[in-house]
Amino acid sequence: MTHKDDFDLREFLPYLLNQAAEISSQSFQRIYKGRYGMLRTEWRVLFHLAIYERMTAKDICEKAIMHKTKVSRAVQRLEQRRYLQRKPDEKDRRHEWLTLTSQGRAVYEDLRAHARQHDLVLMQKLSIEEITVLRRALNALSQP
Amino acid sequence: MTHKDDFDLREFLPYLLNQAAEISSQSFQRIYKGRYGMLRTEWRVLFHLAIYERMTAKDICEKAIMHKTKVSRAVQRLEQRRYLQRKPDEKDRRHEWLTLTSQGRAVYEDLRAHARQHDLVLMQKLSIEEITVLRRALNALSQP
DNA sequence: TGGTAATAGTTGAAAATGTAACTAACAACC
DNA sequence: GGTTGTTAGTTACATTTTCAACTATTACCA
Repeated sequence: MTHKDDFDLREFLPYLLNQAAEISSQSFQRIYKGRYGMLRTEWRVLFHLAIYERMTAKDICEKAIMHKTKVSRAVQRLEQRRYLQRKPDEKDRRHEWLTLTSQGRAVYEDLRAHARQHDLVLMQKLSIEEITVLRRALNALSQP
Repeated sequence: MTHKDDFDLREFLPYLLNQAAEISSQSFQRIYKGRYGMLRTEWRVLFHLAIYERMTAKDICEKAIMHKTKVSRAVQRLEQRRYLQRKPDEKDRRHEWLTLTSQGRAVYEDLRAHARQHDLVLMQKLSIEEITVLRRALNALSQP
């Protein structure tokens, strides 16, 4: 098993990004999964609702760049656990406004604390300059 | 839908990384999926075998940080398409040595060209300095 | 030597995801 | 006003992934 090819996977951005994403998500995953049995799609929806207060599923699709079926199913499960409420729009009954319940907000606040902690640990692997540049670069790459 | 919380998802590294990874993988995915009907697990295994010439499934698990069942199934499919060959180790018959066939190598070379091209496009979103720092940071974050 | 533990890899069932088709509500246009 | 087109969101089905249990082989050690 010796490296023979001149192509280096460790320089191929999609590969590197995936690797870094997966590894740096793992310990946070253990938290939301372990404490609340949640999936990645679910904490994402939960966080969006906590941050933006009131959104439709469509809004979440756009902000989080998630497919509508993923959002639909995450919303269903969050509703079952009483983490969020749906309220149909009066004027256009195709829209449903989603808001967190106080229980959902409590879960968010707990997870947010862990997220911050987790982020600090990750950042210890990097210098201040690297963190700044990394965030800028990731944001640039996230524009489709 | 106004931003109320002081926690910014756009600074949370696992979130940012996932977003960037997903978006920057999409157009490469269209290529390996469209041209060869391959999955993400499969191009990863193919690339590892092309680069390292000769590996066991275990080696791939470690290098690519993939679960053994994922590797096992990817290998099965690549074998069905005659992209790789298995050869049991003489001394320890638990091990199987995997190598690409010439057909598999041809597919790799095609995909490698597209990967390089794709990487160039991605890098156009970034400055030279950003690219260097980004790679360094991603490698650091990829250490478990 | 024999018995237990460890390792490489596979398989089956359950869970999650992706894709496309669907429903319900509204818009637009003649 | 009725037909056609759009939009928000759900559902059904196929594909993937995950998790745990499994087989086969080798290692360890009394």
